[in-house]
Amino acid sequence: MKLLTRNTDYAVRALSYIAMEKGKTVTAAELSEELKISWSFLRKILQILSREGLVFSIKGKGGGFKLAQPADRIFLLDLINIFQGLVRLNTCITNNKACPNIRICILKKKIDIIEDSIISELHPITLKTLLNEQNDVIQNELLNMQTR
Amino acid sequence: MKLLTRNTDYAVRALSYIAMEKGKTVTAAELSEELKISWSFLRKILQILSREGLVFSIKGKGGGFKLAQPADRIFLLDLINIFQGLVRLNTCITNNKACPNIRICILKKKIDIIEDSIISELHPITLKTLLNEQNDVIQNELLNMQTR
DNA sequence: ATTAATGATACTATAATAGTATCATACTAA
DNA sequence: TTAGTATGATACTATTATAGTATCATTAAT
Ligand code: FES
Ligand code: FES
Repeated sequence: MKLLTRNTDYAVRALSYIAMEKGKTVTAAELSEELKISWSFLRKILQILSREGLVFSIKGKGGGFKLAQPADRIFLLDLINIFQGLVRLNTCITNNKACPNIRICILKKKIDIIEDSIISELHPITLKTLLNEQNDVIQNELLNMQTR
Repeated sequence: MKLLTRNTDYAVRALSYIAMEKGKTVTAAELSEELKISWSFLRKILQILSREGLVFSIKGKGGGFKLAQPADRIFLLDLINIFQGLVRLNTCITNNKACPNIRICILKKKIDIIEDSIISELHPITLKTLLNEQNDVIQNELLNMQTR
């Protein structure tokens, strides 16, 4: 049971990298090189991100990818939805039609609660969140070195 | 992304049924019949439950299964662990060795928090919980009918 | 002995994830 | 206008996880 599959994970890495390049276009080759991710696989991911409107793509020489939206509008949940579908923990087998066991339904209700809590924890996470917290970590590192 | 796979789900159903029969042995055939679950598949599940010490099995004519532990000692989390492995949302790709992207690690920390919250929500759920809440639901139904 | 039950184990099927390859298209620059 | 470099669309393959089946051995009751 994974929360993120590999393509979502790679998408986050790629988008983070692109975001760092503030407007400069980044090619799939560069990303693949820097992030050590298979070029073909990454290309597929980027094509999806482009189709879904998260990045803007430029073809041909000098082309590549840019963020199509500001980092605080790129939500982790959107990436999850794109690459993994909706967060639905509860695959009801009988779809409420003649559930053979009311106890199971009670359990499913509990699972729905868990699902809601996952979603509300994921909801506020954007690309910007991740980039900012990184800066915080680095700031702290520097501070520690100074006071030592 | 499912929280419970089919075998865990079936295990819950089977254990619930067995629990209702207060000490009487229940055969795989009866369970399969009543719960509308494939006999072969259910048998495999029961064999695992038996091997793991959750049910006590009696071979031969008149045999079958009984709970090997009181219902309040059969934890949903144990079933999940048995049939699906540990609840680990966070499959780190590089295992903290030269993580190529500190932002990802920040994300992973958030995922760990989510994982903890799932576990703490699952932790108190036992077979007894499910059986009791079922009774509560039925009690309420009866009450509603009376006051109507 | 026969029948009815589970134990152990190996096998098959399906679906989800992960990854690769190919050709078409667009843009740039010489 | 052509060579080179980039993405777009799409189809294909590989691997893993889940789901499900089948077979034979063993045990117990009658
Ligand atoms: S209706 Fe789906 S489990 Fe009860
Ligand atoms: S160490 Fe695993 S993602 Fe950073």
